[in-house]
Amino acid sequence: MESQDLKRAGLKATLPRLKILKFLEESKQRHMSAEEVYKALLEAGDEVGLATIYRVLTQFESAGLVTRHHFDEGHSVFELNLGEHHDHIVCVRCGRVDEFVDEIIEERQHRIAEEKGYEMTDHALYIYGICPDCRKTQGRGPRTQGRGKAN
Amino acid sequence: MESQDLKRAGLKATLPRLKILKFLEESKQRHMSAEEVYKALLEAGDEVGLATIYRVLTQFESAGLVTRHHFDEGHSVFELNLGEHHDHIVCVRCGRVDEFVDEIIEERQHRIAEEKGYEMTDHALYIYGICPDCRKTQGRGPRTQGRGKAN
DNA sequence: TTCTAAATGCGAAAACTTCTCATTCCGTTC
DNA sequence: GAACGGAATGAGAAGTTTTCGCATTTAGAA
Repeated sequence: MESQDLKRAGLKATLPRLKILKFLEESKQRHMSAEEVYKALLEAGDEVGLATIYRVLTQFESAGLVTRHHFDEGHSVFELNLGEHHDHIVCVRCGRVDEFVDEIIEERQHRIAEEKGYEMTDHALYIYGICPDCRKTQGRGPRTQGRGKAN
Repeated sequence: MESQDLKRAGLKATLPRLKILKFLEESKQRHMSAEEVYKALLEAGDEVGLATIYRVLTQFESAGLVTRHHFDEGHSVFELNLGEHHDHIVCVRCGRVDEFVDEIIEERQHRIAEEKGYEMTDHALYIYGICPDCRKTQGRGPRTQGRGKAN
């Protein structure tokens, strides 16, 4: 009964919220756009308005249940928080996303914020590259759509 | 004569492109949205269509003259490339942006990409926090608009 | 100066996200 | 378990940011 999860997060356990949370938990994809959640629920016969999806995901974010990411795509993707923090490495060819944690980087970030006089609240680290599969398939991968990003 | 810069980048030296490049070079702000460039040029009497701004900035990006960033704001900001790579620390209160370079983090990133089998093409690291000025002014900073971001 | 491909401007439109407000639902009270 | 009140939802309108289409203009070569 995950309505408890919602209550604990300070949210009323409504049907749409339960459906969305359940979907995020059961989906094999970790990173979903609002649109993707919408379509997936539609197909599953659970119709939830797109505006509601956006509202709920934003609430989930405020409640700490999910994290919103801005990869290089122009729209937000959401990820269920499972406790452990991690960063992402994203394939610029096919969109595949892998995760990693690096204590040394974490530590350096805190130090840098401190040196600059900032009170660090958060951070985002994305590495972009070509994933192992796409490197084999030199002739350009499935979801061709890559743009650089650095500095 | 920066038309040479454009030629060198493989771009025809048109008036709009020259104006935009000149503006980016002379602006004290390093990170500008398309809209901001548009308005600034307007005020300076150099009218350039917004669509052109977007087109030109995208071309500049492809040519390696500028870098496009997606901070936590929902729109892109562009930064003139001055050679040296760096990452950013962004104030979630007032929007201030500071820059830093950390060799250790750079090195770890390459190592991680390698371990994961990726061919690294790029990366983006943003630290979010509250800048020294906003920490003093506890009662909420100027451009209040903050959202977390992590994982 | 003339010519041609490329670039621009403008408005329309697409993509993503938020807002408005009437209707419905949750959860508490009786 | 029916009634109530405030919160949540749905649907569409509207807001933002960005791209597109096409007629017109421009850069640069002849």
